Amino acid sequence: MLSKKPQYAFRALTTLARHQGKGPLPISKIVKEHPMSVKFLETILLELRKNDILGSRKGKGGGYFLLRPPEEVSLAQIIRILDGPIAPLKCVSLNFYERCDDCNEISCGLNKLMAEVRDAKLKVLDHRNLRDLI
Amino acid sequence: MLSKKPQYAFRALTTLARHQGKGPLPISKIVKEHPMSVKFLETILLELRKNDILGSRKGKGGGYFLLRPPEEVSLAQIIRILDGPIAPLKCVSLNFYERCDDCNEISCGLNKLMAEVRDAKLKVLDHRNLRDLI
DNA sequence: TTTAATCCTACACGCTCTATAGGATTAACG
DNA sequence: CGTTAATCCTATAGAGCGTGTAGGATTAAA
Repeated sequence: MLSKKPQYAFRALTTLARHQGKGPLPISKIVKEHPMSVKFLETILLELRKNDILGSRKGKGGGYFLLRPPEEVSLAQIIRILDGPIAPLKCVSLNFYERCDDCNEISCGLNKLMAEVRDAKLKVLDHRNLRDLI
Repeated sequence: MLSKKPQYAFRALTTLARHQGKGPLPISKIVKEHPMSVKFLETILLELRKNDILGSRKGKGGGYFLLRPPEEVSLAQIIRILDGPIAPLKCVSLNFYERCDDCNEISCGLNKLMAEVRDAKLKVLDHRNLRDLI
């Protein structure tokens, strides 16, 4: 299950995607369309900015904006930033790999099957993007 | 990410599957093959028994055993029992559905995409079973 | 100078995950 | 019938994480 962070993020990003090219959009405007905690959304958007999904401008008239066109931002990128691994196990994760202490990965059956699950998820999440969300 | 419960469960079930038809297998034997907390595994196997995956026999010579042949026990069944929904969101879950308060499911783009993810996962998890794990 | 925005860091609260504890019950075996 | 070996059951503990909150510091436009 996705946590709240990516869920809220997707709502905000939908709005930002629709507004793309029209300058920065402040949090106050986003929350008007999607009611949620301003402060919580702030930490989420900050995280997305630090990971080069969003840009921002401070001060009056400032706000957030997408750094790339919506079709170049996959759902997988967002989920990885805010929720971590997409794979069901660390030992089959592409971006968060950790060795698993008690299974040998060459012969471990679970390993192989979970890699299949990972690929199945990525087939959707890597190709679907913010444009598809609108 | 899968929690520890299904991970431990899959290890134990692998052993039980290999032992199928040869009578009940006590926890003590399972832990000898897969080192882990006896008491924790006990609660896990109990949960699987209450959900008709395992049978058990008490007393000396007792233990746990699969109620059905390994190829009839899908990974999806185990994960649902021990970890809950396979879908990324409750509002697209087949077995744990809950309405989502702030998106209308007919027009919500995220809803549709997460249903795709759910189906992609199920395509693997519904068809893969304990036999594949061995 | 006022106003409106992001930026930053710390922390609080509750829930869930990961077990652990301690006994009650059951059954085989000599 | 007593010992031994197993499951059964319920409660609870500790840590970590998810979900925010708080309070200001900084920046920039008007």
